[in-house]
Amino acid sequence: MIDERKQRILQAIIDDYISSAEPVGSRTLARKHDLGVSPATIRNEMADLEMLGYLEHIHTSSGRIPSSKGYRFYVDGLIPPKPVTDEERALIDRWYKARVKRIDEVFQETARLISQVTRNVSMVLAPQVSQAAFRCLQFLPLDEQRVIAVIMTDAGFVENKIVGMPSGATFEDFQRMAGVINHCLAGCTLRSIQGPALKQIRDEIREESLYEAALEVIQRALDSEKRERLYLGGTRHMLEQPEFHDVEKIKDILLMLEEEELIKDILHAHMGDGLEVTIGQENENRRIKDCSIITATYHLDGELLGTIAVLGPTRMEYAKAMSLLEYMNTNLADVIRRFHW
Amino acid sequence: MIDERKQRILQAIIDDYISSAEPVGSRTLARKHDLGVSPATIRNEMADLEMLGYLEHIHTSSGRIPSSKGYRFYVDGLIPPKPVTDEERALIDRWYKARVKRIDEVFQETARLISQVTRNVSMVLAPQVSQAAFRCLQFLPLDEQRVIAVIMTDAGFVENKIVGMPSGATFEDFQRMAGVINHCLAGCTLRSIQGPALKQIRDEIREESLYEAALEVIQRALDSEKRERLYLGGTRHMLEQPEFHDVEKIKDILLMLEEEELIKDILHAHMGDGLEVTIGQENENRRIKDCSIITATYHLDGELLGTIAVLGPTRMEYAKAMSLLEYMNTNLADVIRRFHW
DNA sequence: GTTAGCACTCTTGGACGGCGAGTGCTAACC
DNA sequence: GGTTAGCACTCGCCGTCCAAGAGTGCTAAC
Repeated sequence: MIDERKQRILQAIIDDYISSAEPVGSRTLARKHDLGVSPATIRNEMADLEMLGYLEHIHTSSGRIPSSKGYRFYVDGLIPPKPVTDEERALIDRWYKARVKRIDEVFQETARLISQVTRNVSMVLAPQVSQAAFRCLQFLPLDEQRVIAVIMTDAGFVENKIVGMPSGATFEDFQRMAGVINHCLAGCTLRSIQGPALKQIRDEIREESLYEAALEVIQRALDSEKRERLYLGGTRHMLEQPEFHDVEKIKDILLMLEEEELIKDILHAHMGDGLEVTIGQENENRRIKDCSIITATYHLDGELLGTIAVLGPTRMEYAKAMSLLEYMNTNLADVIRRFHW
Repeated sequence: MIDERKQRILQAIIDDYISSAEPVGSRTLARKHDLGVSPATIRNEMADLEMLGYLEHIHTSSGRIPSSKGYRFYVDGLIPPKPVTDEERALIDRWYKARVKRIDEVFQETARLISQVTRNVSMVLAPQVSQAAFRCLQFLPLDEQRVIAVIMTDAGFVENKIVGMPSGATFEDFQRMAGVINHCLAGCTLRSIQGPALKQIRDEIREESLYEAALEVIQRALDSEKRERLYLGGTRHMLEQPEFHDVEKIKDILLMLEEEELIKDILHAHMGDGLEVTIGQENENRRIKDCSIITATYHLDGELLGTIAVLGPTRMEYAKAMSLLEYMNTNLADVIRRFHW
C-alpha cells in the first residue's frame, strides 16, 4: 500500500519540514535529497501520499506539509534514531550534581534540563506524596499553644506543619498521640487513610479533643500535598517557533500553559506505560491541535512516580525528544534514589 | 513655567493615551475633554509641551505621546487618585482566606492578586529566611545513619533537612549537639552566624567529627534559604498590551522575566522606603525602557521583609497600581502575622 | 492671546502587477 | 508501465501607486 520509495519520500519531506518549517516542494526535495528520481516523479508520489492522507496542501501550488497521520507514520516507523549524545549525558550529570541540593529541586531542574536539550516546552509532574506510604510522625514542642508536626513518608519526603494544641492538652498528650498514629497508620499510603484506620485511632486515643487534634494533623498532612506539583520549563521556546509568530496564537498557548489543572489533566490522560506520543489532531484539546506531546513515566522500584513530557509544535524533533525522555526517566530514578533511604 | 492650562492639557493627553494606546491629536482631545479652548490653541500648547520635553512626536503629523518626563510630572502631581474599591478589598480578603493555608503560599497568591487587579505583571520578593533570627533547632531520629534536623526561625518558618550521622555518633550525641547550638546561636540572625559563634560551638562540642556534623547542619540551614524567593504573576497581561503586539518585543520581555537574578537585582535596586515609581527611560536596564515599575516594601513590626511590585508598559494605570500596592503592603503584614507567633 | 483656515506630512489600506515556487497534466521516452 | 520533460496555471509575496484620514505648523484675522 505504501511502498518503500513512498516511505523514503515521506521521510525526506518530514525531515525537511521539521528543520525548515516551510512547505516542501518536489523540486527542492529532489535537489537536497539524492532520491534518484526526478521532481516530476516525486510530484506523482506526493499526490498519492496526499490522497492517502499523509500529506496536506495549504492551497494549490504550495509545497506539501505532513498531516497528523503523516507524522504518526513517521514516528511509528520512519523516525531516524537520534540517541542522547555523550555531551548531553555529561551536561545532564553535571547539572544535577551542581544544582540539586534538595529533593524538591530535582523536578524543577529536570524540567529545565529537558527544555534546554529539546528546545521545547517541558512538563514534569512530581510524585504525589499522597501515594507514598506513611512512615512516621513526630511532634516537636513549639510554645504553649502549638507544636510542630513532622511527617515522613517512604518516598523520602519530610513535611512539617504547625498545629495548634487544644486548650488543656499538653505536649505529652501529643507524644502519646504520635505513638497511636504511628502504630495505626504504619505502612498505609497517605491516600488510603480512611475510616477504619481512623476508627482505630479514635478507639486508642479515647479523649475527644485529642482525637480532633489528631484528625487535624492527619488532614493537613494529606491535603496540602494532595495535589501533585507541576513544573514547567522553557515556555519561551514556543516564542521561537515560526508557527507561533502570531501574537494571538502564542497568547493562546501561553495562557493554556498557565492553567495548571488543565495541563495536569492532559498529562494524566496521556500517562501510558512507557513513552507515548500524541500528535496534533490526536490531541483532544483543540487548543493544542497544532502541537504534539511526548510523555514518559518514571518509576522507582517498580512504583509509578510521575510523568515527564515535552510539548512542541507538531513539527518538532521527535527523535531527539523521545530518546531524551527515555534517558531521563531512567536517570531520574537514580537521582531520586540519592535522596532516598 | 508650566501653567495650569498646560497641566490640564498634559493630564488629558496622558489619561487619553493610557486608556487608548493611540497617539492623541489636538482635535480629538478638544472633542473628548471640555477644555474650553479650540484645537488650534491645544496645538500651540502641545508644541510648547513638546519643546519642554513632556511630549513626543513619532513623526510629523501624528498625535503626541507622553515622554518619560511627561509621565514623571503626571505621577508626581497630576495623577487623579484612584483608591482601592470596596469590591477589590473584599476580593483580596476572600482570596487570602480561601487560598492561603501555609505561609509560603502567601507570596504566590499575593502575586496573583496584584496581577489580577492591576492587569499587569506583578512581582513579589518574599522575605529572606536568612535575615530572620534563629530560634531553635531540634533533631528527630530517622534511621541508623541519619537524622532529621528541624530548624525554626523567629519569622515563623520551619525547615527540615535530612543529615547523615558520622560513623560512631549516636542520636544522643546529636541531641547534645542541638543543645549546644541552641545555646550558642540563640537570637542570632541566620545571616550573622559567623566565626565567633562557631568557635564557641566548637569549644563546647569538643569532638571533631561531631563539630563537622554540626557545621554541616548549620551550613545547610543557611545555604538553601540564602536566596530569597521571587514570585511572578500575570505575565500574560503583557501579551495583551498593544505596544507588545510584536513577537520580538514580547519575546524580549518574557525572556527577561525568566531571568530570576536579574529581576531580583532590579527589585533590590528600586527598593526604597515606600512607594517608588520608575518610568520608562529612567530604568537602567534598556530592555525595560518601554516599561514602568512600581515597587513598595512591606514590613512587619518595623522590620523590612520584602518588596512587591508591578511591571507594565509606561502607558500603565499608575493611579490604580500605586494605590493597590499601598494597600497590599499594609495588608500583607496582617496576613503574615496570622502565621506568626 | 485665541482661533479659523489652509497647505503639508505621514500612516493606512486597498488595488494592481510582476516574480518565484510549486502543482497537475499531457505527451514522449525507455 | 513506470518515468520524465515541458508547459500552462495558481498562489503567495512584495513593491508601487493612490486616495482617505488624521494631525501638524503657520499665517492672518479676531
